Formats: sequence, structure tokens, C-alpha cells
Amino acid sequence: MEAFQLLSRGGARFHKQRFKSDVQLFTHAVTKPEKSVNAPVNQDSKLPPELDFFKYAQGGRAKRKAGNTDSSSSSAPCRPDVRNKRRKTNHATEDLDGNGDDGDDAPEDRYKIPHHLMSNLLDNHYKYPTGVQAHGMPILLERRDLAAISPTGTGKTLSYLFPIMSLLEAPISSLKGTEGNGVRAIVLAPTRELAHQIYNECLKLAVKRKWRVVLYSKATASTLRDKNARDKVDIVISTPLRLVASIQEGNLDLNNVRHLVLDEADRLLDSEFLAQVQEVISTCTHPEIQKSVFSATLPAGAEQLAMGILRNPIRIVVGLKDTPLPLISQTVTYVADDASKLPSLLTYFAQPYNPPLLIFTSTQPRATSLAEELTLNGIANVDCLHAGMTKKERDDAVSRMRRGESWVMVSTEVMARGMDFKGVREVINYDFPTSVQSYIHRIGRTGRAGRDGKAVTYFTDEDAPYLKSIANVLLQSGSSVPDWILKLPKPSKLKKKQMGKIKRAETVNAARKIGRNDAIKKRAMIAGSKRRKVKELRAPEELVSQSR
DNA sequence: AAAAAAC
Repeated sequence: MEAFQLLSRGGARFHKQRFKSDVQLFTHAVTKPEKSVNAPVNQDSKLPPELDFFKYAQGGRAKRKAGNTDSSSSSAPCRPDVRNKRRKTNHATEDLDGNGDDGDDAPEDRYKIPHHLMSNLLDNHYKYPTGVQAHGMPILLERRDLAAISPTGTGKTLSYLFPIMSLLEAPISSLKGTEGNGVRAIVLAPTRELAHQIYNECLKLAVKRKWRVVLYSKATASTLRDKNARDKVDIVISTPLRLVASIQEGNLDLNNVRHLVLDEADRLLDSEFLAQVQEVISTCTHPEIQKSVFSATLPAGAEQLAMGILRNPIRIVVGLKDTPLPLISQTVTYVADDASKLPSLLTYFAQPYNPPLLIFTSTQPRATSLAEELTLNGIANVDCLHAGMTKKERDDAVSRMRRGESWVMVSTEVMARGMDFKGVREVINYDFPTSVQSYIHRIGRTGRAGRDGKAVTYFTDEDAPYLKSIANVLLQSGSSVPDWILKLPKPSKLKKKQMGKIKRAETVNAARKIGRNDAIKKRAMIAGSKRRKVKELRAPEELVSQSR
């Protein structure tokens, strides 16, 4: 418990400006060498040195030369102090892994991080951890359950993959002992594309070891009908329904799963996915299972569900919950009615624009026909992606996007969450998003890993009732909104519903916090120009809190 | 409040 006060101390100064620089640190050295080299990390983020995993990763590879690890760190002098606190508090938390503890306080020793994992981290040019990585990874490595909320494009995937692979120690095939048989870790994601992307990240950390990581699909499921093959699998990445199908066929046993991650947790916990996810959870019967949930958004209802699933969880919030990054400059554009949208978009395309860009529509047919219209109007390299397409068509569209061959990608909600196309400079909401969460995730396809981005949202007269809630999101994240929009009447029913939820939740410790934060948020909206101040005050409270 | 996504 105290150990996490240390974490919170590190994060307390994690306000908007510094957050920006912190996220920039995530930059891969390959793409922007000049930035990562000169970035004054610890100075800015005041990261306790021992949480700076990636620095140790560099040191670890170079056999941790003293000069190497310390030269870049301005906070090196305070290290002994931090070290002592950390050591003391380690006893305060349950020492679940039973390794007593050791003399060395480098994370790789403290947490017994396998050498190959450290070197793979470095080989992938991860230089400095982002906020969610620095604060989330130690919690997971301590074998605690975790609810982590961190904005889009801040490296959540690595935050859970790295600790899982560290705690699993090595591929099951090379471990002889009490690890048991069968899948030891599962990551759930709401779309195939996202599962695939997570799988790719996982493979990067798995090189040079015989990790069996399985991207679960019809094809892989059938190869795993054989129990012997199944027993050799270390990690499964899957969408919920695919997993449930195999469970029900009796072709998958999850009684050896020690780590379960729900990525895009609020999506996975909404009504359509919930039953499936609950079935997966109840099939994971190992008593020491560690569960964690990750998302950029976690509405009160989803959070309550999540807290019910997790056991004695730590909750961390980096930046502001349910708020996009200030790096994304957002605007809203009035287009009267649906018929006016295409002309507006074509006018937009008549001017110079920055490809690749991502366009969101509300339905599959609209995505298809908009892509066709744009092509007919001479726009080059227009692509389309929605869940009505075949698996191959979907895979091809993603690869074209990854290779930079798509300049304009028209898509539905399926692309809204988690997808990391590094080049996307701009997102256009051709159709108005159906929730604040959807909005935040959609525009979060740009402004990733410290780069800036642009988001344009079309709205018609029909969208007017929902405009104000989106406008508030713009305000929260530092974009400006025309006055008249702010004067719109409140979407009263919606508001009342939310308030009701909060009231009910107030009996539980965890939810009391949500209520308070929402109250602060509301005040922030009213405060207008004082908004920024309020945000800064709020961050430390929110950053780490104990729940249940 | 409603579409999309999951097999």
C-alpha cells in the first residue's frame, strides 16, 4: 500500500505540460532520434529512478555500466532515499511471489526480469517509459490486480505485455516445474485487428525465445484441438467470442491461466460483450490469477463492473479519465444535413491535406459508399475497412494502411479503438460519434506517442442534442469551442442517468472517488478559464488510489 | 440512444 504512495509521488507532478513531454519520450529512437536523445526525462517527470525500467534495460544490456545509467538522470542524487523507502514498503505489500527479497534494487533484479525480455525491449528502441508504463508495470510485477486508465497512444499494450512475460519467466517448454499445463496468459480485445496488433507487439518481446504466442482464430483454434499442442501454449490473444466458442466446444481449458488482461475494458464490459467476457473469466479457475483492465475511457458503470472482477485492485489514472490528449487539436464543423456532408468533404479534399487520414462513418454501408464516392471524385488511394468485409479483405486493408499505401481510410467503429497507425495526422468524424467514449477513441487514432494530430467532427441538425457533451470534451482537452454551442441546453435525460449511477455507487469506496472526480470535472466545465488549474489539482488525487 | 463488433 505504501509502496504505491511512492508511485503516486512520482506521478503527482504529472500534469498537462509534463505529460506532453513524457509522452514524447515514448518516441521510438528509430523514427525521431534527435528527440529521444535529448529529452530531459527524469528532470521533467520526476520519475523515481527505480521505476525507470527502460533505462535499466539499456544498462542491463551494457552490463549496467555505472556511468551509463546515471549520466542521463538528473535525479540520481535522490536515489538512495527512494531506494530505502521502496525497500521498506516492499514488506508492507504482501510478498506474493515469495521471493523474499534481495540486495539489489534494479527493477530487473527486484522483479527477476528475464534478460532476453530486457534486451528485446532495448532492441525495439523503447527508451523511456510513459506514465502508464512507469506506474502500471511495477504494480503488475508485484502481482497485484490493476485498473489502468491512460489516454490513447500512451503505450498501454507494453504496460501489460512486459509484466506478463516477465512473470511467466520463460516459455513453458523450457520450464520444468510446477507451472502446470495449458495456457498461462490471456489478453482479450474487442476487435480482430486490435488482437492482431497486440499479437505483433507480443512477438517483438518474444524474439530469441521459444514463446508460443497464439493469435486465436478459427484456424489456430483447430490446430489446438489436440491437448498436447494446447499445453505448450504460453499466451493467447483473442476476441472474446472466439474464445467462448472454443470453451463451449470443450477444446480449450483455461484452468492454468495466471494472467488475464481486458484491453479496451469498457468496450469489453458493455452489454454485448459482457456475458462472453464473464464466461471467459469464470473458466479461468486458477486461484492465483492476476487480472487487469486497461482503457483510455472507463465510464462509472464499466468501472464498477471492472472493480467487481478484480481482486483488491490498484487503480491508476494517467492524465484525465475520459479526456483526449491536448496534443490533438479538435474542431467541430456544421454541415446542416447528411446531403451536405459529401460536398463539404470534397471541398476539404480540394485543399492540400496530410495523408494518411482516417474517416469514421456510422454504418458499414455508409463506409463502403463514401469510399466509392471519394474514389469516383478522383481522390487517390482510398480504402475501406469494416467488419462486414471478409477476414482477408480486412487484413489486406490493414496491411495497406501499415505500408502507407492507403491515403484515405474510411472505416466504422471497428477501427475506433486501439489501432496504432503511426502516421495518421488527422481524423475526420464524417458521422457524429454515438458516445463520448467513441469520440475519444476515434480521435485517439491520431496524436499517438507524443506526435500531434488533428480531429474534425461534422455535425448536422440531428446531432445537435449530443453536440454539447462532445463540446465539453473539447474544452476539457484544451481545444476551443464556439460560444453558442456551450449555450446549448443540456442533454438532460443523459445527465440525470449518469447522476443516478453516481449516487448509487456512493456506497462503495471505489465509486466515491468517481463521484468526486465527476464533481470536479463539472466544476471545471463551469470554471471556464480556470479549467486548467483545476485539472492540475485533480491529477495527483486521481493518479493512484486504492479500491475496495 | 444506437450502431458495430464478437463466431
